[in-house]
Amino acid sequence: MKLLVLDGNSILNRAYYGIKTLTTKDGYFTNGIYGFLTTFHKLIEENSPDAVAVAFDLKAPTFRHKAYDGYKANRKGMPQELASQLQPLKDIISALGFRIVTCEGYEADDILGTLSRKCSESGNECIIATGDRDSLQLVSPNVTVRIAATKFGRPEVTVYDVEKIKEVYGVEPLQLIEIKAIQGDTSDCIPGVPGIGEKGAKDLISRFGSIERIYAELDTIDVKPGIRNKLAAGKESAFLSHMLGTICTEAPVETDIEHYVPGAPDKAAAAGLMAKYELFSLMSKWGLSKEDVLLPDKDETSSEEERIVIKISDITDTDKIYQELKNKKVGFIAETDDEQITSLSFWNGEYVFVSDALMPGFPELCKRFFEDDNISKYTHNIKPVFKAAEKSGIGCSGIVFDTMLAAYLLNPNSSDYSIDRLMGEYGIKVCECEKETGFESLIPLEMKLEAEIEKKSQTKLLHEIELPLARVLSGMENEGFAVDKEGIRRYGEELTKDIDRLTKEIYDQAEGEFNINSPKQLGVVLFEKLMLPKGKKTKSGYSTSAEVLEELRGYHPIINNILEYRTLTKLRSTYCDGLLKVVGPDGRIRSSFNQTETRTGRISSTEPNLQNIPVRTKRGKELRKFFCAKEGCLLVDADYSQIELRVLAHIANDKNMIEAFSNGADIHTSTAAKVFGLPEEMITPALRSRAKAVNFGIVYGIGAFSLAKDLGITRKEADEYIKDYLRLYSGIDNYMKQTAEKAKEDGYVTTMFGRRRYLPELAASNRNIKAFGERVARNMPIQGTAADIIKIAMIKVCDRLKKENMRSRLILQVHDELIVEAPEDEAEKAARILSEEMQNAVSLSVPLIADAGIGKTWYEAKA
DNA sequence: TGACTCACG
DNA sequence: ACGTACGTGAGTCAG
Repeated sequence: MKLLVLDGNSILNRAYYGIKTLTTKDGYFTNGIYGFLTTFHKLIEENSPDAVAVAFDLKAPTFRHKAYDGYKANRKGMPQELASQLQPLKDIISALGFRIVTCEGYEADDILGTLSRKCSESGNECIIATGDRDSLQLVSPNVTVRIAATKFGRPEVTVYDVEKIKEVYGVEPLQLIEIKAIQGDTSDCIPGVPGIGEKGAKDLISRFGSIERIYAELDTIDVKPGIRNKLAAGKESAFLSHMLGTICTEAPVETDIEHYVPGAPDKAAAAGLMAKYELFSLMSKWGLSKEDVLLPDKDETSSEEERIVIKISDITDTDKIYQELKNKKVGFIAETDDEQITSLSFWNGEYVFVSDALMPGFPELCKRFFEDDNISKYTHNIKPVFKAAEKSGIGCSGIVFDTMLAAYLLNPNSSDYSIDRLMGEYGIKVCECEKETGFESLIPLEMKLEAEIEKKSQTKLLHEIELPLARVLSGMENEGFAVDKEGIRRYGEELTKDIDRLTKEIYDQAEGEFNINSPKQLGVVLFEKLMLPKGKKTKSGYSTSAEVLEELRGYHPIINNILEYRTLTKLRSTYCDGLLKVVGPDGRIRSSFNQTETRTGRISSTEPNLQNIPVRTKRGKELRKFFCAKEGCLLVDADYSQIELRVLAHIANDKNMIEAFSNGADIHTSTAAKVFGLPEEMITPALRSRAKAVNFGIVYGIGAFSLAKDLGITRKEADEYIKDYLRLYSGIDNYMKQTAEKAKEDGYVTTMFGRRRYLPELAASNRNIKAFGERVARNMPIQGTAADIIKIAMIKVCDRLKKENMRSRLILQVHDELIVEAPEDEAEKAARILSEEMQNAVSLSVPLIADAGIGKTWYEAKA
């Protein structure tokens, strides 16, 4: 028989340190589990053992005796992120049918020693798998050791048998103990003989075989006097080390190999655990699938079999179908090509209906289905349906749930809200008959998510904000934003002229040509060729960021040119070329507005990103002249004034800040006056901008270091600013403290409207990660509440435009700014509506201010 | 693909 | 002793 014995702790460690990225989407650490199971699987595949034992230390060591490389930097024991993976891993191993072996008072090593000795004695083969080399002493004719490492996320195994050890170390396996007794092992707290290292120890043992013999013949053996003296002085230590370095082979554990023959896996449990820890890629490796996540009950299976799939083409009378749908809750999946709906399946709790655009009467069926308010519909990802419906001129009402939006609200940390993922995450089983129809298990998923949303008090957030917002966004995506293509092209040509001139100058100044776009090459030119003082470095070399270059302005005229070159090439490639690529045939740009992307509740914009069109520099801002209203229309643009600080004043209930806003004060001037103890008239622009930086910093969760850097003052001064600020705004001080505390208790933070963000970072042992979690805890409720508010405003603006029968349309949102395209004769009214609805979106203890501007272009309209 | 840089709120 | 403000998306280089 062949027994495979694993050192669980050691392999888990190697896996943990060998996989750099967290393999989870939500910030929970599973890299160790993942790495372990990958390595484990490889070991089983390669060795096909008859029996398997996985040994673990009984408790996570808080003080180490035995070596795990990863602990070297961390004497205190396992980091929490690793320790938390231990139990889940053991659960999965057990569920897969393997034996876990632990032993009070003994370490995993000792279990390996005991089992391998027993195998040897009984003539069985033993394969030891571990991450560290201590176990090499156990190698014998029947026992091999596989050193398992995880490199670049992949398992790597090195095999050691007796020959290999002789080849590498020049000694018999057991003599490795002798070498260690002399050499010692600092990471293992084994002293050895002070003064003799690896080379000396190897030499001594290969010549004399054991410390026993060395000390017995110490006076006569042929060694240098220095070595002899050291050996003499370290005799006691050598024998102690020998004892410490010898792995016990007498641990009281079950040694009958039969005991370790794997049992049948509990597939449901194993798949359930892997799904819970989102290790989907491992499932197939271990012969599991999503179907195993929950085994259906017998009677459930029979009811599934009875479920009837009806192809719509089977039915000639759509009225009959309608009778099956009205006043019921119906789940549907619609495929679209962004122009129209191409297929539609739905389920009324009894029958599954399947249809597609090729069937006669399909448009009528869609129209009847989607326009009927009496059918309560739910689906996964409603936005494309809204888009397609609007384009094909059919209404879309009675949408009561969206599993994608719900899942986002339940946990915005995820980056994947596919149905597949969610089913795994929420433990929903797919049944065959549903698979066929493309439904998967939307229905039970919806029920589960609805209950979760209710439990977390996010029902209003979903129904009154996200769902209506999806319709607003679909409208914005359909509308698009008109641009002056020719204008952008001309602008790009001008940039090119200047870029060419700068390129020549830079080559002259650098006395040679190189790729200015390559930070690597640029670094070489600046810091090695021109010998400019090096600033910050990055992982892979010198930093050439604008921040660093800014410091070097005075040193060499090339710096100015490089900075300008950077600015201009950025404008050309990202904006001119980038935007021209995505202009539609009708001269409009259609961005995607993603509703489930950000962790704070903001929306994001992609392909192209219209939320980062330049504005801060004069030349960049010019671009906005090419974003224009279509013929006969004007743009109306309104943005919130200081929405985040107003939100902060409200939720922190800070008396001073509320008062400042209520009096219509300029908040930065007012802050400056308070912090610097001067009357407002005395506040210079410089003082105001300092106060502004502090206000910003507060919103971001501030640190004195960063504020100091930002303002170019000392850390101590920055610290004083912050202290003064928090003394003046004591409500904010309290809020910040309370929020951080509450976040630690709950593990998450929320906005005014119940949006949540979980903060696994707060449980991290790494202080930087933890500090980051604390800043996020302070910032997210502010940024997130502001996001909630503008979402409400967007819905209200659209409702109002519709109610007033206007032809004006919302076309863009940039976090605190909304843009409406309005027919010329509606523009004034649209402007009034826009700022009114924005200001009245919610009622806070401070006024919300939104000023609107009107113009032919974005450049002109921005107030 | 990841690192770097930089555009926006 | 160490690293440093929150949230995004896109283009480029280089392995």
